Amino acid sequence: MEKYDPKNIEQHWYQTWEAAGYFAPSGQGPAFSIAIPPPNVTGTLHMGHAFQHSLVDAIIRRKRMQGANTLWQMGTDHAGISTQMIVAEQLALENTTPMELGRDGFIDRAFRWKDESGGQINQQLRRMGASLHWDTERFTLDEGLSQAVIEVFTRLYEEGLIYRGKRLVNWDPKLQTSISDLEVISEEEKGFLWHLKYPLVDQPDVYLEVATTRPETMLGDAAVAVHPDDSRYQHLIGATVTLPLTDRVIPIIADHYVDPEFGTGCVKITPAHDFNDYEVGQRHDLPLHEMMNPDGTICDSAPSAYQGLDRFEARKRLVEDLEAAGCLAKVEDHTLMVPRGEKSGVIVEPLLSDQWFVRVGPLAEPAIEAVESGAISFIPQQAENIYFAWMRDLKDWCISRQQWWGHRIPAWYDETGAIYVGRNEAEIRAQNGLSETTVLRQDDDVLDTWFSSALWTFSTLGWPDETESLRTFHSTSLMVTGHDIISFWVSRMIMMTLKFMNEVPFEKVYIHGLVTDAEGQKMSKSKGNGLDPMDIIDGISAEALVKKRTDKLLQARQKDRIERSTRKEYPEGIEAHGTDALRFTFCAIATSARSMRFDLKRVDGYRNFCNKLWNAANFVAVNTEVLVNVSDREESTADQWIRRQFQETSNKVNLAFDDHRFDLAAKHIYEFIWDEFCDWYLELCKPILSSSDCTDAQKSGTQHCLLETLESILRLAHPLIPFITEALWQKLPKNFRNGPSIMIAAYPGSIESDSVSDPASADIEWVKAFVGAVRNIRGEQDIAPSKRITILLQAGDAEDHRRQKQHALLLDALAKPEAMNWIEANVEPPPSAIQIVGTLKILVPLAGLIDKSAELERLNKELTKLEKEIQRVNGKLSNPSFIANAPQEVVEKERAKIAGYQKQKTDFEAQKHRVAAI
RNA sequence: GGGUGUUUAGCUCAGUUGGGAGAGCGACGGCCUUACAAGCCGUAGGUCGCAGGUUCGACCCCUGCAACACCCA
Repeated sequence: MEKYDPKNIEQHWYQTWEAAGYFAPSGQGPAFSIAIPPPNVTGTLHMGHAFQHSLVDAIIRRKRMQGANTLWQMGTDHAGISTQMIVAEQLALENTTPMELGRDGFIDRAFRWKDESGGQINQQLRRMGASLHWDTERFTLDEGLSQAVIEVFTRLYEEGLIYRGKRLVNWDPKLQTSISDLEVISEEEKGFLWHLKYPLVDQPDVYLEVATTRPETMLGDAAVAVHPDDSRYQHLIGATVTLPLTDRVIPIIADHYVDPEFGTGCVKITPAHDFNDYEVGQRHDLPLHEMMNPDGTICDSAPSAYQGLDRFEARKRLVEDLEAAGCLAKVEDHTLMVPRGEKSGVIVEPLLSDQWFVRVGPLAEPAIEAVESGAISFIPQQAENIYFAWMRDLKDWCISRQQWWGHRIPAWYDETGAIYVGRNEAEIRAQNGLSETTVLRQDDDVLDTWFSSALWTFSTLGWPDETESLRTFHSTSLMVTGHDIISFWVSRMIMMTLKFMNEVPFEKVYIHGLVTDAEGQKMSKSKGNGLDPMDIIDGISAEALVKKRTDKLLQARQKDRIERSTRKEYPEGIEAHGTDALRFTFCAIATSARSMRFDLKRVDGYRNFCNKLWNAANFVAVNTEVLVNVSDREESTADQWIRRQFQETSNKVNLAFDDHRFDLAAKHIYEFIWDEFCDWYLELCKPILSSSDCTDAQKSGTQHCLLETLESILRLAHPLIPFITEALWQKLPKNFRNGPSIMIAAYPGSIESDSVSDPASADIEWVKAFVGAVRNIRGEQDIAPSKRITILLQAGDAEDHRRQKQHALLLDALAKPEAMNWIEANVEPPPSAIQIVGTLKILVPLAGLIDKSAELERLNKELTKLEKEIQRVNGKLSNPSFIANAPQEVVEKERAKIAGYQKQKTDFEAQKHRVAAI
């Protein structure tokens, strides 16, 4: 057989599966469905995707093998803002702008870009082995989904759950659109705290000092607020101050929002440009003084000196002028949270504007109920807290965006400004009796991308039509996503789906952690610490990796730093590991923790694991090439043992899957294949297959057990490592596998096994302990594994005698004795190294082999260990309340333990004296 | 400031009703033993963040504190 090379198998098998139609629902069995969190249509696969889809694919493949009617619904998202931005950047390179192209031209252009680049993420998903149902792939802007969006908007409007109004929203001055909270990234930055003096109207020589991180917003101030209980300012509440550099007079108000400990305890209130101040303004009925245009320049209501200035330039000028006017008390260094647009990178402004909103209150109530009642459960359950915290304090959702790429809002205005909402213009004219001569103009804005995402589980299945798919696969079974979008996506899906489907979008939500780099840092382009899953699969040279990480960076300083750290971390680039190793790694690190450090060394380890499996299969193939043909087969003790071990592993893996503990599933599979199947079972098979003392019935039994166990292992591991398992499964003799592909073979189940009577396992455990004892002596004494040694056995019980005799073949192969002889208990053995298994003494006579001092050292080590244990157990047993209160069986166990330890201690001490006497 | 989570071997992490602390990687020593050197065999290494409490008994339950991470203000 050729060497393990993932490249040779992975591509081939995916194509075969897809061509065979295995990804489609079988149409039989209970329905099981998962909707993919739609990736951006123009995007590429990042580590988060790769991680998430590895888990989902494992779930999906297992369910499919278990006979469920399984659908993993594929689809992509139009990603309004980021796509619009990318296309605008492309246009800029061609020295043109979206405005020049016009709305229709721009949308055409965006669709072209989508068609050109849209295939990449799909190809990458295929490389990951994701068994998505491609045939019914959807896109948020396609015809059907757009219909669903319009339907939902119209119905919500008709019920008064969508309204238009002027509110404070997050405004991106560069992209010139409102953006969602999700797209605002607040990070700590160094800045200043300016202390400004506002003189009292009645006593111009007395000042109130306010501290602000944004002095330019003073132009929009409507009040100064103090805490109602702050004794320093009690007498001033209700008085007025003059706003410096302007002729505005503003009141001093009292509000609990103010933190009296912070700064001077006086806060300037700018209701039109700050979310908190807006609420304070609402409470006190303050006017909204707007001082900024949508492009970030100072607007015309400001004093003429500042009109038209950019906001940062205005800040500089204002601070200078305030200082000149004697109104600047001091400037302090201050770190503050600066909100920036995720896509544009510029500082976001809270700005008043006309927007569309969803009134979420009436939708939230049933959505909270659905989780409280258990109709939807979060895994891990703790994640519910994030959901409840968000839902209890829900603000109306701004759904309009001043963009072109997206679902255009189905609202029209006539010349008087009256609003008509409907499914299309014709419907509106008919419903409202508008004549042909009435001019209607459609709203220019599009909907927030999340609006269409909120309908995802049912819009992708054909809603509003009552399709067969919708009936079969909705509610979906499970949603897998990160905790960062519970608020923005999960909650909205729950609200919208309950509203329009009258059922939950999914029964369970599995919330996974964030994949970070080895230092625990979030992977990001600007940090240059990101990894491309494809590079881990295919490998990449150091040069190419550096280029990739630094290519699109603007700052040279960053570039040098990233290049240095990249070359240090990956001096040789990244080796090819294959998809299976990467997928297994993702499963293995998927604990319930909030973040997971991704370490390439883990992938190395699991690549080695795949290689191990490959070679084990090779061993099985070589040793079963010619099957011994007999009518009755005889199973060896090892065969019985490994079947049992497999069954227990299968039980544990199924349990882990049911608990969504992918790390445990991976661990049990890994340990069984490597530690039990490879390290012991294959070794135990060798003597049986090669010995002339073994009968054909025995050889045949072992050959069958080898093939059957391997076949079972492959099925058990398939959901995690689909490619290598299929490749190896296909190489098995046809009568040892069932069906054309492992993908649709039956998944190993859970079987209650009798845990009491298991003589085979007890025997093999004894063999392992025996061999381990001899290996320990060899290791400590530096005796080569290949060197045959004399082994003497002393004491022991009847079982020891039986087992030694019955399993002599195995012991001979693994312990490699020259001779193995029993000596009477009262006979003084020759100077030897000793190990004790239970009551059996295993002795390796010196005969020039043994290093005396090494052996004394080893014995002392054993004795220290024993003494520590004896002391610990004695402490327990000499405690009367332990005897009185602990369960009888625990006390008995401790007593049995100490008896064994004492005996061994005596034996080791005697041995120590013998060796010392040499 | 509020909330959530984390703290176990040098590193990354398991530890499922409280009853003898585990794995992988790394380290050290020895092996080309006919599936695999991407391997095999052996060894070392931990006051389970700190301080209390409950209990016969605490990595595990309770309280407080500290550090770190993320979310929200």
